[in-house]
Amino acid sequence: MALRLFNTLRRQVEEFIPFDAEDKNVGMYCCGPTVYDYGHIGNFRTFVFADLVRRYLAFKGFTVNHVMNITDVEDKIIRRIAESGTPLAEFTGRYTDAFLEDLDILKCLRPHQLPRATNFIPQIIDLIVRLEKRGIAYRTSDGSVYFGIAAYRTCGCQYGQLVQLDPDAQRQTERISGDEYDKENASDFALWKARVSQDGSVFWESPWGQGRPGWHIECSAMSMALLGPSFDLHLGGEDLAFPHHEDEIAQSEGSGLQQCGRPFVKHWLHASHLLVEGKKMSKSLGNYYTVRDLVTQGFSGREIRFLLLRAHYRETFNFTLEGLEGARVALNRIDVLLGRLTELTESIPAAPTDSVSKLPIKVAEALDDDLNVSRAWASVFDWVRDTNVALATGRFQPTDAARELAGWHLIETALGLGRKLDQPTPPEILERVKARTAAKLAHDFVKADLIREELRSLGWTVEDTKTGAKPKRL
RNA sequence: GGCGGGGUAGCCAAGUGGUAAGGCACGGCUCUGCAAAAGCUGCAUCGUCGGUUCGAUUCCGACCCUCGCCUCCA
Repeated sequence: MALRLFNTLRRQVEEFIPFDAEDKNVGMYCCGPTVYDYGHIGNFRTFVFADLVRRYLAFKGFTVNHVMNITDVEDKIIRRIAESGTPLAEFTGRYTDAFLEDLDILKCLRPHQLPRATNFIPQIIDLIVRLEKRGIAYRTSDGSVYFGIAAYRTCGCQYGQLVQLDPDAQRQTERISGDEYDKENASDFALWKARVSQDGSVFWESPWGQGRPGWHIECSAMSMALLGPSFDLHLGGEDLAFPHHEDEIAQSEGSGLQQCGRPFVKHWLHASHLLVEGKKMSKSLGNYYTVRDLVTQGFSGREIRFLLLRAHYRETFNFTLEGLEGARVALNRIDVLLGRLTELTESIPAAPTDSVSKLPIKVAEALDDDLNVSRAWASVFDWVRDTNVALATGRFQPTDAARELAGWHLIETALGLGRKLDQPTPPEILERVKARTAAKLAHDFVKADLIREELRSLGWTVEDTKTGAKPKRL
């Protein structure tokens, strides 16, 4: 089966065929975070989505080179370090570490490469020099360098590949009209920004004097440096389509480094934004969740991941606390089933079998269809129900359990939820559970219920199962 | 104003020209000393109004509502 993905370049679902279709190597770049603060849940929708793409490509037999940039020089960063007096590297290092921790919490595989903008200044400068030589970049009187869209178009290149924007029909804001010194054209953008006093010690030497890179250029420089001038997949949040990605295309294709007939990027994917509690996220509304906020509230990374993966990536999705609670319950059903299957498999060594679980086939069918996760989950829960029914009828043999478990593990490599970790139970809780069991055996239910209440006040509950009473954290 | 997404049960969310997946919540039942957990099970005619069609939630038109981009926000 072929994987089909929506391509923003042509606004349609297309079969995904990498440049290196023969050996199934895939170059994939995802715009990463600007490290000036903790990432919020909206940021991580995109990164979890990128992780799904990467995992699913691997599931399909591709060898993926996953690159994600870390933007560690930028206006907001400069403002923050000026306020706090922290050195740039220390400040951005702190939030980079936090970002990577959050990725781990959400069970995202670390990108194979995590280039930082400040480590690629020479490549950035080279690229700007090249654009300048080709007449597509121009200097302004303050020592900045801009990308000239008009000149770019004269070269036969197309500006406006990802979005159709009619410059004359655009809203003229004060920002555009009053800003940016002597740009030739309102939509030209900075490649290199001349040093200003507010930049403090954040600057690099360049052929145009001291300054720092513009925002878009780092992604062009780093992606081409690590994946070549033409690569397969580029992803990011929908807001980045314009101007960021459009400008990346312009800078990269303006460099003329691509082989004749090859684009900078073959396939563009954009993840839609999230609403949180039905509203756009904002600090004043109190719905601005970071991963660590949610963890503090007792939600696990896999619950958050599961919820983020419930809806199709091109759908604006409403992320709610109620949804997270639901995610917990739904995941528990899967966990319980997996526990049953594991138990059955372990009871008798399962003989090898030729039969194959239908689960991965159904899930792959759904994911092949532009990563239709909703359909994939429907298959998973159909499987949960059907397997439970089979288990209840007693027809299920250890080989059947082994088969279904193998099916789950196969598709799990793409979904990346992992298994629930059993937390150790404190001895004083275990003691009370034992005391309650003793009371129950003595038919002293009043005492048993009293102990249960006591446990509840300690944040624990107890569940009576066939294999004995099990303590559980509330 | 320009461009692009959406409006499907209490909530989240798939989908199709022939009478609508899945999850959560809720109800019933099973299990349980009682619970909990789990299991089984029940629960919608698809924003409004027109049109095309034997038949539309799915196609076309209009309208209403909502979200995003057009401003270095995923």
